[in-house]
Amino acid sequence: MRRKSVPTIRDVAREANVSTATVSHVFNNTRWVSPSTRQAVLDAAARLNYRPSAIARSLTTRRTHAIGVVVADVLNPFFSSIIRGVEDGLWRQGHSLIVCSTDEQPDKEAYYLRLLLERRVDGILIATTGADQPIFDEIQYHHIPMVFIDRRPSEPYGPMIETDNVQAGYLATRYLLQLGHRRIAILARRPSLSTVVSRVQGYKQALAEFQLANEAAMVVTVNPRQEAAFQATCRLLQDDDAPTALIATNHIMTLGVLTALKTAKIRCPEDVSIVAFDDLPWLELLAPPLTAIRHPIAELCSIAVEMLLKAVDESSGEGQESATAAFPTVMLPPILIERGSCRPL
Amino acid sequence: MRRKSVPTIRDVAREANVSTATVSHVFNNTRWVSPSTRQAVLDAAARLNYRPSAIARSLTTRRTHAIGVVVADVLNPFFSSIIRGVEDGLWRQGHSLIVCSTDEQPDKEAYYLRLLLERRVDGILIATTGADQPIFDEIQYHHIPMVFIDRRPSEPYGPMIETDNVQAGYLATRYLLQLGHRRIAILARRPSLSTVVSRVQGYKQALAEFQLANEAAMVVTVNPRQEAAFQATCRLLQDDDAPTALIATNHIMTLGVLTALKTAKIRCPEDVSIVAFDDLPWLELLAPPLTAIRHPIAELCSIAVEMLLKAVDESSGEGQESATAAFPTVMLPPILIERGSCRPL
DNA sequence: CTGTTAGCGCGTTCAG
DNA sequence: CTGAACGCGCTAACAG
Repeated sequence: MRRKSVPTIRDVAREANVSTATVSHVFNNTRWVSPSTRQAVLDAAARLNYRPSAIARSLTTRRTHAIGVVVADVLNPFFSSIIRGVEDGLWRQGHSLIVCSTDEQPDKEAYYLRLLLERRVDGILIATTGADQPIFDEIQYHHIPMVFIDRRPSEPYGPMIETDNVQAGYLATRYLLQLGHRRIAILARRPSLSTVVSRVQGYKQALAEFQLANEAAMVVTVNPRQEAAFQATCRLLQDDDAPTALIATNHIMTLGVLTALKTAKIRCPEDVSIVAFDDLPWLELLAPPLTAIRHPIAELCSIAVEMLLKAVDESSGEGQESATAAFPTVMLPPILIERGSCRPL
Repeated sequence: MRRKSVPTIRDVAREANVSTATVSHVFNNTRWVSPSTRQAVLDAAARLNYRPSAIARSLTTRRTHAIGVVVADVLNPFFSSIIRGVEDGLWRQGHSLIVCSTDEQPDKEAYYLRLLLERRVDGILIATTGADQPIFDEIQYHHIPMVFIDRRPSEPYGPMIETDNVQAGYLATRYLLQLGHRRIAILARRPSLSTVVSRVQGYKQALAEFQLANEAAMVVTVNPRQEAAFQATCRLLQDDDAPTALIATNHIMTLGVLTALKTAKIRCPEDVSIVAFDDLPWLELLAPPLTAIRHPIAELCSIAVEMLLKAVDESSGEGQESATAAFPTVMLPPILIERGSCRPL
């Protein structure tokens, strides 16, 4: 039984009475072809419903025009934004995005990376879990450039684009301190994430600046699920010396915190002040509107795309190995959006 | 200048003193290989950092294990959810997702579809703009199965999985009617979208059931941007005979409506009742919590994935053409989540 | 149990 | 300006 088949460049060449090379050239505009033969080729192609195969092309060009984008969860608005930003920067160039949600699991991350490697994507953009990944070495060996966004890898395997998270933690905390708060809790995820470490560092830095001993720090580590943040908040706020202000270090935490307030009928900002991380349109619609730290996502993306494309270009250039100068790190300042969820004490 | 190169199956074969076929077979577990040679192959591969090339493999197997997912906007939570749902249904099988945001533009949709066709994806899952797309014919000609989700194409080119939108419109409207509302406006996008047509149809159906003449219908057509919804709402509510209830037919509309209420200091539900489409976690956190129509997204996705995989399987089977029995349409019921944004009149 | 060989569909020389 | 021929990395079919 014959397999279904699809018209190839050879079919078109035969149909148009030219060579396959000619067909290739008219489709790629890679050299002059007389108008008449060009037309003949196009006609033949149209008649046969011919479409060049990117697969076959990739095999010889060693370029797939595919970019792997690895994030924790496509559904998290922060990462959706990144994906969208990256897509906007790439689609005009004919690049496709292969998206992967790791769910913060190093194993899943490794699995996806292996897949991307075997697919021979032109480049990888990743918000890594931060775990040691032997596969990073392989990817490097295969000359597939990686660009890291938002979260740092354990070792430098490529340029890094991130929000200045120390500054972000500092900004949020200082803001609350200036309002007179002294018992400020910060809800954070596992400290193996570079973002968490930095934000907590900024938090402590602000505390220190206000002469608050390290013991004053209330760093609450919770699992990255809304339920966990919910529980933690409840526990925290019914404590005797409950904090007067809360910093939720990401979208999921914020959701958990707000749910807890609502459930326990704790008023904001009367009973507790809140600073959220990850600004979203609906924060504005809450009562009170939520003060938040905004990442400069658009800028992060455009820089990341730029660096990735540059790296992709170069990776096809050098004969042997590039100087592999130390990879650059770009840090963009976060923005504190003041709204109504914090009150002076 | 020699191009950078990467170990191939031949290198491994040479290194292990076996044939390429054997290497292939140990990597694919496609026939028995003696433990000793298998080990030799694996060792050689490890030594060389060998990774099979999915490109080369695809060329001969005519399978890419890639699925194109085409939606209006990856950033819209409704579509993010779909992407996530589809990813969950596919990643274990080694399939990759290529995501595409059309921004509701038929041209961009066509562009992406051409790209996916040339990439020879195994299948396409699409929430189409609904425009006539000649490329659909080509895709069909190339035996790439398509599955439509959420929105109908102009002609049937594949199975269709959707929320019962007539029911959705009906449900929302009847709910408000039962509360005593008689002046109910519905904010909808361009009526070329199948979802919009159906929802409005359900809306009118409910109206009719309550003996309301067709003139009582207040269908407000707005561009699918928050700003447009905002403007429309403002205009609508400062009218003399303003509606007492509003139905926002998607996430963007909801954002616009809520912003308008906030800006104009119109209270909900005292001054106006609201039913939103697309349920999201934060709706619960608003004051008042928003009553909403929820799509059964997880179910939509799992059915869509199932149908797609079946179609992909079959597309490699038949010799010539399948009976192409009429494509099935699956309609899942929407759910009305009652919260506090509607009040009896 | 393993090896040989012929494509897969295209880009790219390099003669004509 | 055109076309023949080779190679890309791998799998499938057949031999042994």
